[in-house]
Amino acid sequence: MRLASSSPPPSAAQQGSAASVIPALDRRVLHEAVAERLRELIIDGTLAPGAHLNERVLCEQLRVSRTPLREAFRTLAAEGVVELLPNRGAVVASLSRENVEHAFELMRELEATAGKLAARRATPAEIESITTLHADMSRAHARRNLPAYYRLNREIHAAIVRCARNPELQFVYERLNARLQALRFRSNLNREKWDAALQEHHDMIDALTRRDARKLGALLKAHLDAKRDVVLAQWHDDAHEAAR
Amino acid sequence: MRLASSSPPPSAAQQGSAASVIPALDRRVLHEAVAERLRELIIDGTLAPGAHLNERVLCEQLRVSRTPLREAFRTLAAEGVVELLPNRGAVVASLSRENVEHAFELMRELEATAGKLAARRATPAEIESITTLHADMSRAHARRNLPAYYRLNREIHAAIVRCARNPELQFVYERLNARLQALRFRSNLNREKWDAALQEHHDMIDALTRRDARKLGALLKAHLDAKRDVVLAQWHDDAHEAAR
DNA sequence: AGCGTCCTTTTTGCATACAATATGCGAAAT
DNA sequence: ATTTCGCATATTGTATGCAAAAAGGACGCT
Repeated sequence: MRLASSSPPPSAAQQGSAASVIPALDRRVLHEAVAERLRELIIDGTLAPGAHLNERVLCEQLRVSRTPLREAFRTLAAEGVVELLPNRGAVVASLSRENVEHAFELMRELEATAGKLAARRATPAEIESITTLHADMSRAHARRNLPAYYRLNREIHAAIVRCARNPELQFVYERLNARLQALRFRSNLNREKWDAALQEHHDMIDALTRRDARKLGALLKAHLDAKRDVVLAQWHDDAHEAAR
Repeated sequence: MRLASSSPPPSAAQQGSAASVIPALDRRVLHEAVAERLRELIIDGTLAPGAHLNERVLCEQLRVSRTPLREAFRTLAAEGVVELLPNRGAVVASLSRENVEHAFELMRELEATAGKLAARRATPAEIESITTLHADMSRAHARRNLPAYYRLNREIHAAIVRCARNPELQFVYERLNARLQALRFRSNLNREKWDAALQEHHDMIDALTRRDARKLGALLKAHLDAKRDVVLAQWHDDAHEAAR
């Protein structure tokens, strides 16, 4: 799982020929585990954007010393998940409206690129797997199960990116996606938009099956633009409550 | 300088209104300085790909203790510049031929996207500035001044990306570019290819001036593909010498 | 000679101690 | 009353110590 998805950077890697059929038992190091845990806490909102990360407090909560914690901070900072203020510690990165617009502007191109490549490179098994995911998502939609819908939605997009068979692209995508996830723009979504999104996904699966790279790319761009609009619209609503 | 270009992640920023006409003297922290220095050493080839980074040795050479050095390692690892092997330290990331292909596959899309956006957003002053850079580059080409040519080449591409006015895009571009620079594929370049590259740049400037987004994007893709071919061809040559 | 084991040396991972910097509060001065 | 200064406290930055893991090598075995 982690081997394919969140592997470190997509660089070097194995130059040794085969050598490891064995999953290379993933021997964690503390600072990685800490970074992962913090990512979760940030993405699920426990650590809200702008929140100050006090080293001593987090050390006690995570039961680790400051060294691995601080190393994790550096990792997360390079990922853009937190921001380091010299001599003043780390804060959870907060996205301004402009940041979100920029992120989507990049994301639409990344996903479109992934889609084009995936249409050419996906194996039949992968396409089938994605089709299954889509069927599951349709059911979640029918049952108005929003959490399940969002989870499957993410899985489908991630699967498409994986099918592009480009670790560099995947790396950048996951990075950016992680930051956007922190927004948790998964609350409200009106019926109309939801139905439209499902239809868009349907078309995407269709294009993928027909291996129509151009079409899939275009659909993904449109899909992401729609998503952006939903997010920004909700942003407007949130503005009041999160005044300041 | 660092504020606009290599600022950490392109997230949050300054919320204080005006307040500072004064440039807020940039107070470095050691681990950042170390990370920067290591980046230089890696990009300029002093630390070759695959080289093992011994903590104790580097500590002595950089005159810092292990803590900031290790923090710098984490930063660089998240950037993909080095790779961390649990319990075995850090090594300079080495790009395989496949890595390079993947990197260019992403880079062509990033630059094309940047070009499209730049054609819409660049100010007349910026376009003029790029035109000037291009004129300088033409002169360097005429004089067969390869180092100057490469420098100006990089500057032009960087300028185009800046004109896209998308910090996220710029961030990803710079990151990927830094890693590719480490290849130093700037040695040989035959006359024919060189002339062709110059012509491509000329066309690009033209498209930018006419603000033809589509055209500029397409030109950049073609340009990057050509660049990729040059790099990969050279790769083939290097294969013997760098046997191992 | 080849190979495996045990032991020594080296190197990394984590914790903690110390130093530098920032923050908050109260007193003094204007 | 407001501002400024100074001190106490808290927090971050850096260095070092200790333990665990890996690398290297000598020795004995087959």
